[in-house]
Formats: sequence, C-alpha cells, structure tokens
Amino acid sequence: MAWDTEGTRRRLRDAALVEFAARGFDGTTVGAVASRAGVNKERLYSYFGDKKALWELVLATELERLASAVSLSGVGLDDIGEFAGATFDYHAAHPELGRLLQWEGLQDGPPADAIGRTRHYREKVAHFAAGQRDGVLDRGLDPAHLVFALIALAAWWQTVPQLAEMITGAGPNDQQECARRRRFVVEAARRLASPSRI
Amino acid sequence: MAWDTEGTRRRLRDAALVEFAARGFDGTTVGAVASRAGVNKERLYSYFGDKKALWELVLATELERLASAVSLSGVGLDDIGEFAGATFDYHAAHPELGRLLQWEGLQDGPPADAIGRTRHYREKVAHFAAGQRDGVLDRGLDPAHLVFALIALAAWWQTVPQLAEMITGAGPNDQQECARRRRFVVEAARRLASPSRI
DNA sequence: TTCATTTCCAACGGTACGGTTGGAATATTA
DNA sequence: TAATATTCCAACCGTACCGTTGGAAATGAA
Repeated sequence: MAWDTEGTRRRLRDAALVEFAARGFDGTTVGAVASRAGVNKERLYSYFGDKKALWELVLATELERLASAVSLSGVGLDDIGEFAGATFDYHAAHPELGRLLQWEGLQDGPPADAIGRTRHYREKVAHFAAGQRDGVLDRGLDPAHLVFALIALAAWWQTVPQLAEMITGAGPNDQQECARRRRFVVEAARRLASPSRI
Repeated sequence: MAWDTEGTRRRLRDAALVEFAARGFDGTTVGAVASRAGVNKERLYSYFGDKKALWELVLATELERLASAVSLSGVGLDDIGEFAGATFDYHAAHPELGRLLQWEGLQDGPPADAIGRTRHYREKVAHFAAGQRDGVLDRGLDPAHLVFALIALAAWWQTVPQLAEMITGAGPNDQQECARRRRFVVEAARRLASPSRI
C-alpha cells in the first residue's frame, strides 16, 4: 500500500469541514476530525500545522468554491433573479457553508480574506450601480443595500433553517417546499430590484 | 449588608447573557460568567442548577423580550413596513439577541420553546394571509415565505455584521448608515408585500 | 539489500473546565 | 441570644483537549 499523502490530506480536510460546520472551531476536537478521517491525529499536525491553520484552510477553500460557483453576469432583472436563485441553490446544496460562515462571524477576529471578499462584493455593488444608471434597476435604493438584501433573501433559509421550519411548517427534506422557496427568492429579488412604481 | 439574592441572580443572568452571546454555550466558561458577575461560581449552581439551565433561561428571557417588544398590529403596507422596521430596530439595539439565536441554531437539538415560537410565527402568517384575502397585500406570494423574508431583511444586518461592512463599507457605529439601512428595510418590506403589478 | 524518510501508534504532559465540597462567615428567625 | 439557613471562599476531583513524543512499521531511494 503506497503512501497516499494527498489522499490523507484530503480526507482530513473533508472531515474537518464536516466537524467544523457541525460544531464550530471551539466545539470541534482534533481527535474527532482525525477519527472521522480514519487518520492518526499526529498526521494533522504534520500536514496542516495546527487546528487553527486547518480551520482557516477549510474556510478559505469553501469561500473560493462559493465565489467560483455563483456569478452575476448581467444587470437585467432576470440576471438579478438568477443571481438570487443561484445563491439559494448553492446554499441549499452546501449547508455546511452557511454554518461555517456563521461560526466564523460569531468568533472573535476579522473575517478570513476580508480584503478579497470586500473587493468581490464591491464589484457586485458597482455592477448593480451600473444597472441603475442604465435604468434597468431601480435607482431609489442604495446598490450596496440591494446586494446585501439579495444575499439575505437567498441565504437566510439555510442560515436559520429551524426558524424556516417554525414559520413554514416544512421540514429540511421537503423538496417541493425547497423549490417553492427558490421561486419566492427569485421573484422577491426581481421585485426589490425593479424600477420604482411609486 | 443584607443578602441580595435576587440581585445576585440578576447579575449572574446579565453576565451570562453577555458571555453566551459573545462565545456561545461551548465557548463560555462558568468561571467567566461568575467572574463577570462578581459572584462565586458556586452560587450559579445553587441558583440555576447548572450551565445548561442558565443558558436555557437566558435564551427564554431574551425571546420573551423580543416577542413583547415587536408586534404586528395591522395588515396595511405601513404596518408591514413598521414591523420590519421595528424588527430591525430591536436587533440593532440588542445585538446579543441575534448572536444568541445564531449560537442556538448552530447547536444540536431542538429550538428553545419551539411550540410557543411556532405558534407565534404562525399567527403572523395567518395575519398576512388575512391581509392577502383583503387585497391589501399581494396574493401571489406564500404568506409564510413573506414573513420569513421580512425577518431576513430586518435581522440579517445584525446576523452578519461583518458581511454588511464588507458590502457597504460602513462600520458598526455609523449611525447615519444605520438609519439608511432602516429606511431600506421598511421600503423593501413594502415592496415585497404590496399587491402585484405584473 | 541497506539506509533514509515518512507514516503509524498510542501514550504523554500541561492546561482548562464543569461541577462539588467542607468549613468559615454572615444573615435570618424564633 | 442561640439555632438555623444561606452565602462566601477557594480548593478539589475527574474528565477533556491540544499539541508533542519516542519507538515501531512501512515505504521509497540508492
């Protein structure tokens, strides 16, 4: 059996994602990650340095995946709706991401890659602002607020799934309700962004 | 100096709120709560039983305060906007609440007082549904989704304050930006709820 | 095949934490 | 005032956890 160093590293990273999402940094033990990966915990220290470094790597990796999976191409109402829908889809397919970001936000300290993420979001804001100048999107709302609100509409479902269940009565595996929520998110995004009728 | 049992209990509860909001259940030590309260930790066990019971009490107390502070009286668009605005205000004035609810949601186990909270939210859904039947609110959206979305628009700012800062560039103590956000939230709520123009 | 390197194994060491304890001090009650 | 109850104090106990360690086993290279 040849040494599969990269395989072992990947197993540890994957296990860490599951454990960190479930329990956060403080609640996750190095032993649990190693056990889930079927690896001795000493390997974790050898490959990643320490628990904190592994946390940061997992977070950075998940953020990269999100950024490359959800894009905003145009500035039409359909584009806005689809951005919200795609964000919803990604969060629904990756519930561990929302949990990770929540744990992150609740911890002390600056966000991971704050500069890169800020730039990424500001680009979206500029994109929206251009759509407003073109009269495609409503000019009456701050574009930054609009970006923020679209993410809220899309991500909140996975951020507080227990609240969603209390309000709608639907459990986490109800695919029809998930589809209905997506349609709602897309429609809500369009309403928010469309030029004012007042 | 007479024994101030109730005062000591209150100091412990208040200290627990601060510590639990900051660090969550797992990250909070009983010693830190007692130290913040200026009380020996043995008193905490005497008054509240254990750490878990104190957590549950703090959570229940904060939920009661929220429920009695934010109400939805009518079903007009102004009422909807004001509900969203009042929710925003409460969260802005009590950042520890959002943090507590997040920590709660991330923990294993059912939400505190799930039955009571479910009833409370379902009443709001019914309220919205009545507004839809009266033609005051848009009939094209699921009222449960609408309730959920309004809470999202109002509460997301305090749920992910670091994201808000990355997107808007405004720090946590910018009162003018806070007022702008509230106006946005009220306007967004009205747009979502108003009868369809399509 | 031998030597060097990496991985595996499981125990270790030091620190932290929840909950408990016994005795002293203080407040309350009769 | 004496007896009783409560609070204060700080140490204790058992468990958990991060990061490290030394030696054995396995792999890779010459």
